[in-house]
Amino acid sequence: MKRKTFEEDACPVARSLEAVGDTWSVLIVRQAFAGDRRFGEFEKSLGIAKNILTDRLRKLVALGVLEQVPIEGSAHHEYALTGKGRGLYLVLMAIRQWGEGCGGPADYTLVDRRDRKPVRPLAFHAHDGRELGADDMELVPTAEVGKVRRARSTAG
Amino acid sequence: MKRKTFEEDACPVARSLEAVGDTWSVLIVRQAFAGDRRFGEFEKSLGIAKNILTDRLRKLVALGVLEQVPIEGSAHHEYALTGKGRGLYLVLMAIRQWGEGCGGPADYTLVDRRDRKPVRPLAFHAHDGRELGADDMELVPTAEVGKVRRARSTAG
DNA sequence: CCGTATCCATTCCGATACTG
DNA sequence: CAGTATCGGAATGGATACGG
Repeated sequence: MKRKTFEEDACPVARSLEAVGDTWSVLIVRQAFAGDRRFGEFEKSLGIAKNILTDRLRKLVALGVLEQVPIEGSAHHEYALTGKGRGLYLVLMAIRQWGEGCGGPADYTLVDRRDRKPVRPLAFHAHDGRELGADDMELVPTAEVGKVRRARSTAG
Repeated sequence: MKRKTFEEDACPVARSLEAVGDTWSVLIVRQAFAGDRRFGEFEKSLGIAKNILTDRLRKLVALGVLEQVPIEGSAHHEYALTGKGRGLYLVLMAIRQWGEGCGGPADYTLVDRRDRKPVRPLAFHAHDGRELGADDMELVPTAEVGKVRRARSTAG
């Protein structure tokens, strides 16, 4: 009756979800991108209970998504995104784009640091450089990469 | 004491999470991309309990991520990704990439339908075409797009 | 200000039994 | 095969009181 875990799952999607597939964790990371660094900042901007925030911050630090950096002249520290954590911007942006496409205005926009203007939307490219749309792709087991798709038995 | 909801949140990330930010939902979508269509296929490939699967399928259909398509000569139907559902491949791919980058081999690879070869990784581009890395971007409120970043008071 | 510890309601999840 | 109904245990989330 115990809840299933995906930590050992072969699929990286499942493992990632186990790690950061929690709503609060994602929102904490979002706020980290938006500039939050202090415990109180996260607490205030998210309206999250302290114990939950503590728990999630701990997990995110343990995962290497956030790191604690000491504050000069203070006993406390800030939470900063690590490289691994910044890697999550792709995930956030994908989620954001999807959420925008499905109604509702955007509250956050990804901008180019240089000129502060929005970046072009996410784009996929084929290995030869062609740009790919949703219908040009499909998810297959790695073992079958390059192979012609076998017929799927439709259990008749 | 009721659990917080983000359905009405201004941020599309929060709203999206409320919709599909659940581990099972995401994995169901993953399986849909991988070819699962029948109730029993999802049940078997995910090892999910029937009642939960029922619940999630229902939600995903209500959300417009999946749709029920009748099967000829059967009282049953299949669950197929809608356009909105296929839009989630960006999210899945971003999660997958992140998960891969953080150890563990990939079990799924995104391939080009034409030649069955892997697609190039996700890439961001500036509006003028330059390719952007993680450190070239940052997430800001839409209202501040184009504006110079104001100093953040560090509450000292 | 930054947590920790505790309490309690709600929700979730898995197993099982049952239906058409 | 594709669900529905129900149940108990577990995990979660929120409030609050407390400590450094």
